[in-house]
Amino acid sequence: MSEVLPFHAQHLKAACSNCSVLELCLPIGLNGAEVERLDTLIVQRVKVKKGTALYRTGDPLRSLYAVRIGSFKTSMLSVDGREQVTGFHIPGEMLGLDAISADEHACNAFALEDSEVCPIHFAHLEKLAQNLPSLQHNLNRLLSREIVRDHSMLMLMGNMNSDERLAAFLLNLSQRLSIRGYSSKDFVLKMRREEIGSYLGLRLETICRGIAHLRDQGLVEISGRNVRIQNMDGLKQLLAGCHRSPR
Amino acid sequence: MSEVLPFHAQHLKAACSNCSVLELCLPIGLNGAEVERLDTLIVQRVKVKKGTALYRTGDPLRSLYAVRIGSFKTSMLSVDGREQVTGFHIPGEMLGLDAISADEHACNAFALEDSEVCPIHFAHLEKLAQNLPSLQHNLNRLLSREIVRDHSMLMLMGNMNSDERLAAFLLNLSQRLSIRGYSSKDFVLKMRREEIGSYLGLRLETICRGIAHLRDQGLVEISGRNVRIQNMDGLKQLLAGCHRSPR
DNA sequence: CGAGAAGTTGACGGCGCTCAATGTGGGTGG
DNA sequence: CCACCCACATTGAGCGCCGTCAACTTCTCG
Repeated sequence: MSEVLPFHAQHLKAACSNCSVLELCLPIGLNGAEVERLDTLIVQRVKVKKGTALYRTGDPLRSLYAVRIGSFKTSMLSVDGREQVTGFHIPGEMLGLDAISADEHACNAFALEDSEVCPIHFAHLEKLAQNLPSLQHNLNRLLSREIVRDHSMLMLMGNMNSDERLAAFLLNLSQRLSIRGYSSKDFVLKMRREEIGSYLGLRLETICRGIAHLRDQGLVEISGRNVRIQNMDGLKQLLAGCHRSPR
Repeated sequence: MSEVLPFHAQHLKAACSNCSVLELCLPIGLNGAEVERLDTLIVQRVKVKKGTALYRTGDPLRSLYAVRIGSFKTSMLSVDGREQVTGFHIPGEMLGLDAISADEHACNAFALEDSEVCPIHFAHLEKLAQNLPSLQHNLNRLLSREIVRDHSMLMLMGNMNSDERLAAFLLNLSQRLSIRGYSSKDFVLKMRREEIGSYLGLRLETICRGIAHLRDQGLVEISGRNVRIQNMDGLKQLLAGCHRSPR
């Protein structure tokens, strides 16, 4: 197909305007002219190889990063070196929001596969946002949405048992993939069991057992990292009454 | 002492300029002229009686609220009506940040005692922030700080046992009170055991037992809601190696 | 002063953690 | 291309922390 495009299309500067996750990312709701001004901030996209860090705790905040291709985990290290995964991030999602607080990154970001991000120089972003109210509003909303997401995680950690947490995790991932045009029923987990466990406040063995339970109920089929959701409604019902004791 | 003030001081319009938590709140780092412009947003302070809601889940976002006097809990309700406390808020802290995401409040805010807040009309705030870069930056930082705080809570929920969580809770509260000029060693809990438990992902009985454990170790003395920290360093050491298994 | 709410403590059981053995798949080098 | 290797995943056995239930005490407030 590429031959129908003018050759120089291959050399177009990295830009939001021609990005596949335009409508999910920072530019949400911006008009054409506004997106073009945002484009001036994206100097060049950056590739991140599987397993390598995009940034680490303590690194000074230079840019926020929009995931373009691939996926990331963000994690904090406890005093004794234990890892706590704080999030998984797929295309169209923003990395580094927690760094604004103290001008340095408060977590690590690792690529779960070969990936690509759009660095957005934060000082420039703030400056541009002064003149683009809708961009500023988007940034506020992005930050607020992360807070809402974290509160849901707290509720998950505080109120759900292991099977419910796993079901919630799978449904959430399914939905986010679906929005991006991927199948909501068939997808591949890019992270290890241990990382899922850390994210959900469980041990990796408990994740394995949870997978077995969901399989035994005919809700999902998971072999290795391949997921097939067989009974979406059943999974959702598992969460409908997420509680420890009936009544 | 009030007689040395001109009488009309009692009638001063509600304003950040003369607020006791000025340097902890939204105006951090703003200069005099900037604070005066921020003042124009605070139409009038609002009193909230103990046990009543400042806002509830689903209420449209009109204002953010800065706590001026007293304290609040924020909480979400799960599908089956179980409460998850997402935070406790004392003077100088902001309420309602999670509402920016969807223009409606994502949690409930209840006063834990007779309290007073400064409503900050959000649309006006965004408008003013366009012209006051440092105000905008403060808002960004406030939002980001909340994200960092939530991530610490996730780490607490994922990696700490019950006694460690309780110690972390007490130390955190102690530190925040200390910054506001209160004693870091003697203070009063404004919330019930059940609310502490919900916040920490534990049952109220477990909180009671945790209190007994800390008491038996001579770290704190808690009778009813009165807390006296007897060994601050000991408490901190309890957290220094926050883990499930030694090694 | 009385009644209801909040807090404390004990007994007991279950969920999820720990430890350990085994299975499996992807990547590398001969 | 295959064999090997190592990281990752799975499953079982046993146990400990914390949840549940219950009885009782203390506090709060009208």
